[in-house]
Amino acid sequence: MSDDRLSRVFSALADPTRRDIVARLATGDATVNELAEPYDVTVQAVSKHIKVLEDAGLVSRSRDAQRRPCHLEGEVFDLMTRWIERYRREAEDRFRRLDTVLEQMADEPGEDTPGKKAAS
Amino acid sequence: MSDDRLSRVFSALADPTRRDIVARLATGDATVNELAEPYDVTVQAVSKHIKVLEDAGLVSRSRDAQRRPCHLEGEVFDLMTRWIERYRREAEDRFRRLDTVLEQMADEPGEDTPGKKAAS
DNA sequence: CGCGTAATCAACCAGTCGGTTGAATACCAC
DNA sequence: GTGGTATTCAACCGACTGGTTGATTACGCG
Repeated sequence: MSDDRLSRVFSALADPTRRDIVARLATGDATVNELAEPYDVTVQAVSKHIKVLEDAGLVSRSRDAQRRPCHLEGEVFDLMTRWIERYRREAEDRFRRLDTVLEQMADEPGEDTPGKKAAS
Repeated sequence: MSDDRLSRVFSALADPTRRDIVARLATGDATVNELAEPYDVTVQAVSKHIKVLEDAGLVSRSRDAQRRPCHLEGEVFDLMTRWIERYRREAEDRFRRLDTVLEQMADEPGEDTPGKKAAS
């Protein structure tokens, strides 16, 4: 299943530096050195970050001499969106249902009628 | 900013067990023991998972005697969706632009468009 | 060929993470 | 109060993570 894949994607995006890299790759491809430039960490650390993004399927790389330009793979976003939308919708539907239930329960007086039972 | 918040949310959802908990909470509120029942880990471990989800703002809890029912907070999903959609759109736009650029760049004698040149 | 550049590999370190066990807290019922 | 139930706290453990430094590979260029 794509369960493990989803874990890798969410895990990859849990790091602010990696999210920032994704944000910058959204504006265009870039090499490891270019990506590493703004941060005050070593280029090796950034290389590791990119590897994580690559393993998650968020980034692909081609070859240009000794350079390995990184490219953002937008397709993976769909995987996340599908997962999120699914449960968001369920939660919202449930919330809406709860609203009507609460309205129907409006005949009950007081806070929550602690000792009361057999409400029907 | 909500940068740290986004990190917590993605980090929380990086764990399959926690995603499963979210999935089950989407169908209705539940107590810690109820949530822990399907897994073969201790209830303490599940309690920790729920705390992570709570710190990420994905879950809220009320009180019912000694029970602390968990409730899924759908609002946080919007935060994720906004982030994702933003960069997905950028990536897609860029992809579309790249298409046209490649067509305009047809004077380059690369692999694609082998015989074509001087299109303008 | 040797030099500089781009990137990775390897080993290491401190800190976090998911899990455990055991004790403690909070609450209801008798 | 005593007992049972629901949950958390505390300490600990092995594995993973993000970072470092140092060496290595893979190029292109004179």
